[in-house]
Amino acid sequence: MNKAAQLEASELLKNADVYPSYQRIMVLASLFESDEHPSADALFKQLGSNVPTISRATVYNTLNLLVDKGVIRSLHTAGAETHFDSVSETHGHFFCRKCKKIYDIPQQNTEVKHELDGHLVESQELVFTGLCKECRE
Amino acid sequence: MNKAAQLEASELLKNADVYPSYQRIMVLASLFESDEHPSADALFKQLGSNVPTISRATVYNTLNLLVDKGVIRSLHTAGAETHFDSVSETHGHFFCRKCKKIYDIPQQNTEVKHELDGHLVESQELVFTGLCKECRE
DNA sequence: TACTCTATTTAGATTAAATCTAAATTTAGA
DNA sequence: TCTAAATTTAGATTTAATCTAAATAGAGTA
Repeated sequence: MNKAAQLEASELLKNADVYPSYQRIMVLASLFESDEHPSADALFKQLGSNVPTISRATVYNTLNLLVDKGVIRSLHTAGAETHFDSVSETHGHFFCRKCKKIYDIPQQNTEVKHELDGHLVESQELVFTGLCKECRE
Repeated sequence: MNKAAQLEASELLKNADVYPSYQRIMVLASLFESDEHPSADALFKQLGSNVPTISRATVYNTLNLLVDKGVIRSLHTAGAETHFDSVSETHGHFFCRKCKKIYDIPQQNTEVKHELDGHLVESQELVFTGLCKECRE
């Protein structure tokens, strides 16, 4: 429903050379609006009310495409699902093994590498795992 | 078959307060012997010839137990499977999105954090993704 | 040794995240 | 409008990982 998020999504899609279909706009805008780090399935369910006919495959396809294009980031933790992050500034994440929540962690000395031992680096992920503030008690 | 690896595995299990059953010793020794970063299923298949009756569940249970105990590390990449690493020194990994191989990356300024924004940090993972040396060409 | 309780392992069924497939729909260009 | 390419859809399929219930192995006691 957030028009601003949809406009921003549309712009980002165009800039990434991805046709801004209604479904893609809604997937990306929906990711913007959730300040958590939703999984593909969580997004699919969240989208259900706004885009009743959207299919799971479209959500997965769109998210994977946008990761490839560098528009969003994928997050791989000890949890079963892949999560997605719309924020492009480099930062780390903390994964709570108990409540499964993911927290943003400001990343120090963020020297982004483009090559490493001869390998071409396209992205990097720093993930901490443990017990979050809430679950420690 | 490697007796030395089995002895080392047995010692590590005892130190971690885990009963060193034949199967657990073989799983850990098998992980030592593979210089790659095998998935649970790859280990299961590799073990097949030495421990014909070992079950998938035992391999998964053992690996998960050892991750919990801090004896080994789990690796979460853009690939579907979880991989495992027997090396305990902190280091990063590079995941090739084409050939799916995982390379060790020496990790600079390895200041291991134990707390972060109030969260209790138990482990950390640094994973780079891209095209490896071989696949770039 | 015999008995009991607990820990571990096993084979196969089950779950669930993610992908695949083939048909339907939408879009862009002639 | 017509055609070809791109996108979406619903549901089937795949597969990594977990779960279940029974079998086996180990430890402690008499």
